[in-house]
Amino acid sequence: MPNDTADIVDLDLAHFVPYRLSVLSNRVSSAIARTYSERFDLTIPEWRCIAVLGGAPGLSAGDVALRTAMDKVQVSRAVARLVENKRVQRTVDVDDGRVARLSLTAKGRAIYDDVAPLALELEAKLLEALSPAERGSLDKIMAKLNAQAGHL
Amino acid sequence: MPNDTADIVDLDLAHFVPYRLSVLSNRVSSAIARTYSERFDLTIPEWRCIAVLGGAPGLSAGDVALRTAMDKVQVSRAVARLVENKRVQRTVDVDDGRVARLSLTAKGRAIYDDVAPLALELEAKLLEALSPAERGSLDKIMAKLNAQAGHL
DNA sequence: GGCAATTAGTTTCATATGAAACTATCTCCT
DNA sequence: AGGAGATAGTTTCATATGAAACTAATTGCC
Repeated sequence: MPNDTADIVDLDLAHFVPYRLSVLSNRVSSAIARTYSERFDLTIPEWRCIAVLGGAPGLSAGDVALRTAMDKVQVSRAVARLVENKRVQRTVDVDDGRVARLSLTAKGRAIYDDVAPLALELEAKLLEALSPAERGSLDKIMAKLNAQAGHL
Repeated sequence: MPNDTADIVDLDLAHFVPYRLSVLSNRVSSAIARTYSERFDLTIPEWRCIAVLGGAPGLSAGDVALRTAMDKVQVSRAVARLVENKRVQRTVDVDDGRVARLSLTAKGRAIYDDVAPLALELEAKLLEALSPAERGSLDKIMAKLNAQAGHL
């Protein structure tokens, strides 16, 4: 017996996980950006570069791209501006003339030392909404989803 | 007794929730976009408009903006292109000449009927990585985080 | 050694984006 | 009625973005 409604799909964005993920991520990212963008005249890609270089000086632009999940054009532009503003120092690698080693200057480190605690504080405030158990779940769930999203 | 390392912050992006959220969301969104962008020559904002209009015909552009969390400029442009391609129909509201009522044409509905199941399938595949309990947690966690992100 | 194929990073170019200004319509108040 | 806001949606403009082409340096192969 045929059923006229069998093929009617219902994609309700309000319950669609990829969509909810996107809205949540945008909200959180802009909230964090507000804490530094104006005060330090820093774009999101620039801040991401500073964040990884603060924890791992001497990375190449390619390394930074890998760790931040940005593309190399974005990194190239962010680093160019950071160097121009004397926040990052660039030295050509001794063994490979194509590679530029990057590290924070004193000015760059000062920004890192200012912004990083604010960012961590904001993350903490966000996670305050969750119970300890939920925080654990979130960690596991994100790891699983990220892996699954990779090979989907 | 002073402690020299007391102020050294460690912001490791790999464990920073806002950052992980952003990477995950981008991965998932591009995976979905791949299923329709080329085949239907559809941008992400256009698809979002089609998605809400498929479920709720007669919305105004402003309604669409609210439901998709896009800004009105984005919606205006996406709708303009959709109308041009005869995928969406626009009629001036009878009671208010400023408002345009939007709905899918047959062509637009055909796209919706094609893409929506694919999108839902992709969501299902993504969630396959989680246990039923975890799926429930994810739902609650996202609701809580979203609320918290709102007033932070 | 020297030339083809790789790789790191930059630049170009065409398109996407959002804030602010704008147009058209409507609502409220007197 | 009519003029001061308010509101829906569009356009403009300056900036951001990413794919593809490019430059420079390195490696591998004959």
